[in-house]
Amino acid sequence: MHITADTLLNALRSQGMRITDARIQICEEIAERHGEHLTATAISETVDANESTVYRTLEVLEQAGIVEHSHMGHGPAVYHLAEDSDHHHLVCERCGRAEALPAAAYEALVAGITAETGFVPTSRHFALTGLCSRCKAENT
Amino acid sequence: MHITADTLLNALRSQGMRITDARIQICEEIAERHGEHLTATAISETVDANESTVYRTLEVLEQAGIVEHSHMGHGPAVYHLAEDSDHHHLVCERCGRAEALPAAAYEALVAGITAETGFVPTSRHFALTGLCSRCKAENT
DNA sequence: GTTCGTGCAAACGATTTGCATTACT
DNA sequence: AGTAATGCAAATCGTTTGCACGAAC
Repeated sequence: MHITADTLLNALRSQGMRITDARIQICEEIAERHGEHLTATAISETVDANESTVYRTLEVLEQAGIVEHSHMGHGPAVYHLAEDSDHHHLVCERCGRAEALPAAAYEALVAGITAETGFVPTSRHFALTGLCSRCKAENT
Repeated sequence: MHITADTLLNALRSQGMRITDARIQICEEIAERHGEHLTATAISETVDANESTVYRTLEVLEQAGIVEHSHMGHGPAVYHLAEDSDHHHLVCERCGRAEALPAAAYEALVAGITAETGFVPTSRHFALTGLCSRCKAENT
């Protein structure tokens, strides 16, 4: 079952943060659209809260370890639940769409690196740019 | 031997672009400081050219395939010679040291991604954070 | 009642753009 | 001469911040 807005709100509550209308809506939005790449602007357009409030709330949620953000090429930062598995992204340099890096491929990479160098990757998000299959096909 | 400013300028010339004072200085700067991560602002501070000229020139050089840029977290984009960019790094989050990502591991990753998703990674510069073997050992 | 959270507008850093002037070819 | 490149200032985009007001505790 997916994470609910209440889970997020309880996490805030347990950190002594106040529960407000804006935070409720923002948490609902994040919970409902988990797995998506949400920008602060996108959230502020959907919920009844000022953009700066969205930024501040996202910052709070991030400090609480609930959400994370990453910078993908140009454009705004994208936020997602920290618990979502797809922290690793493939970003198309042509159309800008992002897809998840297959978990198997990532695990193989980590295993290979550790075996060869002893280095243990811990990064929770990174992005690899390239051409998605669709743009690749269009690209004569 | 390192690439020279003339090489860069010739590349521009061969694309029908004009050679100007600003471009000469910018190319010299890039050639001299190759291997470094240069921001547009840093370049404009060193050479006698407006910041927007630097951006425009970098854009031209990028379209010519001579330089590339990447976004590292927050902060400005960094530019470097395309030929310098075939580096994938493992950056230790504890000691800050960077080591090279084994080519075999990277190639396996690319192959795995393409096989599973059709996505073709083209980025030749990305970094994975984690713990290096040394810090891992120290880490109780 | 005391903080904390909010909206608003303004400040901000990085980058882009419109336009008149300058200079390469 | 003709057109591309420049400088400058203003515009833009994403994000942060200062401040006075309203709301959660």
